[in-house]
Amino acid sequence: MVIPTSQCHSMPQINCSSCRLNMLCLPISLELTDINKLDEIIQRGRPIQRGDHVYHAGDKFRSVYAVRSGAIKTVSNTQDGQEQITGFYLPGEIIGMDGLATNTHSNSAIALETSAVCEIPFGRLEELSAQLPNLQRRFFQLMSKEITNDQQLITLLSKNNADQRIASLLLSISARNHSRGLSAEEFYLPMSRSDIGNYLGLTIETVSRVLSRLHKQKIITLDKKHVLINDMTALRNLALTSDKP
Amino acid sequence: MVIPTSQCHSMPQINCSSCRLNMLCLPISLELTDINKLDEIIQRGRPIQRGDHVYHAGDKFRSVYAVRSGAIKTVSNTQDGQEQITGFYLPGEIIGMDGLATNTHSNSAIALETSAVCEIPFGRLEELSAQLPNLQRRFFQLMSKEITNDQQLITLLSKNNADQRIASLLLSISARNHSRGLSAEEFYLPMSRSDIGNYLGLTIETVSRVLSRLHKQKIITLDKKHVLINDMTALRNLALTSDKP
DNA sequence: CGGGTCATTGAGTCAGCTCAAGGCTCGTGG
DNA sequence: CCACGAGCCTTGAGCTGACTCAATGACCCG
Repeated sequence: MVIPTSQCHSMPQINCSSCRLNMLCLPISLELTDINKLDEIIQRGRPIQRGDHVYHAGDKFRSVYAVRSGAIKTVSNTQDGQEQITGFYLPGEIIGMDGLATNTHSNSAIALETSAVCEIPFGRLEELSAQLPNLQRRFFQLMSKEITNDQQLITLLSKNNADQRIASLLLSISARNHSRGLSAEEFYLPMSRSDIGNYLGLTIETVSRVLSRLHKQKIITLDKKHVLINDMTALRNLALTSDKP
Repeated sequence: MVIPTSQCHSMPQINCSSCRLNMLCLPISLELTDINKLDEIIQRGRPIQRGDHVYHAGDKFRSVYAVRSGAIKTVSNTQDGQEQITGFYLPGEIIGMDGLATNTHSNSAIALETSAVCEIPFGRLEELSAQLPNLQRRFFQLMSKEITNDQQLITLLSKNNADQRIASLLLSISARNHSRGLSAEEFYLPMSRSDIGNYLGLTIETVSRVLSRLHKQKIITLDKKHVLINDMTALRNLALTSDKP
């Protein structure tokens, strides 16, 4: 019933070369000796609790962070005091790249559940990047991935209705879990309904109604935050703009 | 009446150190000798006409491009055949960074009017970046800026109504014109109503109605694509979420 | 002058919002 | 052990801002 979550936030002594996420994370395409060089600059902190900040909007930019376990949301504050969740980040994904442009974080990063992150001091990463072309390329790629992700969200918000938005989010989490070796069909949503609504530009009531409807239609089975995708094909079709066939 | 546009697309022989955009573009924070090194790798093409592509979605990623004159839109195609405009780019701004993640452009870049771009082969830029820390930093910053821009658009689409979206777009173009030494109050919109609607997640009718209303309220004076901002303060207030004061 | 593209304006519809009520769960304290 | 309050979620009912559909106008180019 309960899907066991990774225990690695209790093992701060782990290093990149033995981390089971290293095929997703920053070290991709690095040689072992280069991974070890990267390892030396990475600082592994103690677990952070639900609601704790990894960094605050306005903080001086010093580091980027790899999520090692748990789940993190990034939140940007608009000038008029609203909060917009700009992303949910799962193990192996990198946060903090928003801080480079102005040397100050424009977002806050907040743990959705007990989590652990690897801190990567950016100054050291820059130096190492200049020496290791593969690392430089890899980091450019990660930033580019961030851009294309954001653009997909823009499209979702601009063109898609509530059903499509929710279906797309479920499919995204499913696919990312799958790439980490977990089930694509069964998982826990680490965020609240309110977080989902904020992220997708919907009210909490609409999120709740859509999820209830998907459950009634037997496309998913939903119990609180536990999701079981019964009909992946139907969910994928729902995520597409169902105009002309 | 007619605001003269830059003529530099007819002067391909110009180089970075003499380009009047060099305080906005890639060369910021480079020494003169380093600018000259950058200059050597940049290829300046002939003018491109309205509707022409700088690159197509699916093209192999080879270069990024600095807009030298005119205006460019970037368009991403969703799997189900829809088009989403993800940005409008004015002189001094960089396009093409979407291609890094997968080595293939995920967007198309299309000229909104007669334009010129500087092509910057990415392989050469990477090599040079490894040698020039300031250039590496500058390029990271540009990508980070792209991310924060996209996140602002996400917030706009997620939280703001039609009036706020239109007002924000007008203010953004105004500010970017101003930073290029042009008028903040008076400018031409390089894109169609349909492009505006696509970008902002609105129908063309709504765009037209909102612009007409702003004109009737004397906040702007609108004649086709020519915009005169009469009351910058009112426009700024409109762009803010006008909930609790 | 005709045909095409782009923009404006009006009228009616509807998806998602607001407002409101109530349920479930968990922790705290009597 | 149960009562109670605080969060979080669900569900219903009615409203509204933006959409759809439709007609018309303005401009450009051959």
